[in-house]
Amino acid sequence: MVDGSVPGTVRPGGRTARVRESVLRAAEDALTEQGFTGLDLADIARRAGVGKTTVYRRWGTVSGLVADLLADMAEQSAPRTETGTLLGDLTANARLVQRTLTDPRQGPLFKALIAAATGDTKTAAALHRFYDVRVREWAPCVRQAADRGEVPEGTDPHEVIRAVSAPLYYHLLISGGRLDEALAVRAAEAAATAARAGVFVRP
Amino acid sequence: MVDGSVPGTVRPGGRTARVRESVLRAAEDALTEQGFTGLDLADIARRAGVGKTTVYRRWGTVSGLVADLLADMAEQSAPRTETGTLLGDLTANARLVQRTLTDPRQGPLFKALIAAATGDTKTAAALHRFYDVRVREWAPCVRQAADRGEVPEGTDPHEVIRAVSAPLYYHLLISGGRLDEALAVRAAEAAATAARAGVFVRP
DNA sequence: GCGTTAACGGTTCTGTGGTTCCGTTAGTAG
DNA sequence: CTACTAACGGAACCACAGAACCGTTAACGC
Repeated sequence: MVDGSVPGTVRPGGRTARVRESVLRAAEDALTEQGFTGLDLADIARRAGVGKTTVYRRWGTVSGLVADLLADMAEQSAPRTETGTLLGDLTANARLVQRTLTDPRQGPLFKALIAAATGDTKTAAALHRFYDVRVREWAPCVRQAADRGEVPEGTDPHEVIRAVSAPLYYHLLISGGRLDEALAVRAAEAAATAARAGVFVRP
Repeated sequence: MVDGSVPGTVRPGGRTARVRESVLRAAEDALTEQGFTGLDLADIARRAGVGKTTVYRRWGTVSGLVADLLADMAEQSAPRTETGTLLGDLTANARLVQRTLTDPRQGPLFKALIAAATGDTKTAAALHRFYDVRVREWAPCVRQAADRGEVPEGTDPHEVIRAVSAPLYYHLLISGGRLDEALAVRAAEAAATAARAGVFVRP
C-alpha cells in the first residue's frame, strides 16, 4: 500500500482527522446496533455527517473500516490494577473482561469486531494486534508472580493472560452461557492454578 | 413458526429431502471457501444444482440456512475415545478439536459458522445447541473421573469440557496464534489441573 | 496571506442480491 | 393408477449498495 495512493495520508490534519474521528465513532455505533451483517457505509456516512463518497474512498469496504477502527482502539489503553498476588491480578483482569463483554454497548461491538475479522485477513491482523496490545499490558503481573516464586521460572506470561480470557470469549461467542462474575472468578482461578502447577512453562 | 407455513414440512420425503441435502452440502462448501461474508444464496443454489427460488423460499436468508446447517451438523456425532484417566481423555478431546480447527476445510467452516451466529439470534441458538450436544458427548469422562476420585465430587462436567476447548477457539478467532498440538496438550493439562484442584465444583 | 491540490461531498449511474409471477414436476392420499 | 397440490424452477422484475463524475472546500508549503 503506497502512502500517496490512500486518501488521508498526505494532509492528515484538520478536517481529515475530524472526518476520521467521527466516522470511526459512527462505525462503532453502527456495529454495536446492527452487528457486522446488515451494515452499509452509506448509513455510517449519514451518522457521521459526512458524504458517503468520502467513506467509500478512504476505507473502501466495511472490513477496511473495521480494521482501522481496531487500530484506533489498540491505541487507547486502560491501565491494569495491581493487587500483589497472581490470583488477585488475574481476577481483576477477568472481571474487567467480563464487565466489558456484558456491557450493553461493548459486548455487541466486540462480537461484531470478531465476526468481521473472520472474513478478512487485514481485519484479522488488526484484531490480533489489538489483543496483543491488551495481553502485553497485563503480562507483567505474571512476571511479578514469577519473581515472587508464585509460578515456576519460564512461565509464558502471554499464555496465562490469554487463558484467563479464553473461557469468557468462549461463552460469549460459542456456548452462549451466562457471562457472570462467578465465571470470571473461576476463569482466573483455573488459570492461576494451572500456572502455579507449571502448565504454562515454555518448552 | 407454524409447520404448514414453511415449505418442506408437508412433503418432506423424496425430492424435498434430496434438495435439502444438496443445498446444505453446497452451503458448507460455500461457507468454507467464501466465508460468511460475500456469500449469496444464488451461488449456493447454482452449486447445489437447484433453482435459486427454492433456496430463497425455504431458507429465506443466509442466517436461516446456516441455522439449518448447524441443526443438521448437531445430529451427526463422532464417538469419544476413552483412555482411563482424566488427563488422557481431555487430551484426546483437545487433539480432536485442534485437528478439526486446523483442518483446511473445517477450520474456515467453523469460523464462518461462528461469525454467522454473532449476527442472528436464531443462528446463535442453533450454534449453542450444536456445542451443547458436543459437550454432552464428552461430559461422561469427567463424571468417570469423579467416580475414580480424580476430581472432587460436585465438579461441573460441562464446564471442564468447555475449559478444554476455550483456549483453542480463542487462538482461532481472537489471538491468531498457532493452533498446534502443544497448545492442545497445554489446554487439556490446564483444565485437568484446575478440575483436580476443585475449581469447577458447582457452588 | 496566496496558490496549489488533497480531500470532501452531492448527484447520477450501474451491477447484482433478492423478490415476484406463473408454469412444471413429483410426492402422497385414496 | 389417478387426482390433488406441495414444492420446485426459469424468467422477468426491482431496490439499493457501491462506483463514477465533477464541482467545492480547506490543508499545508512558501
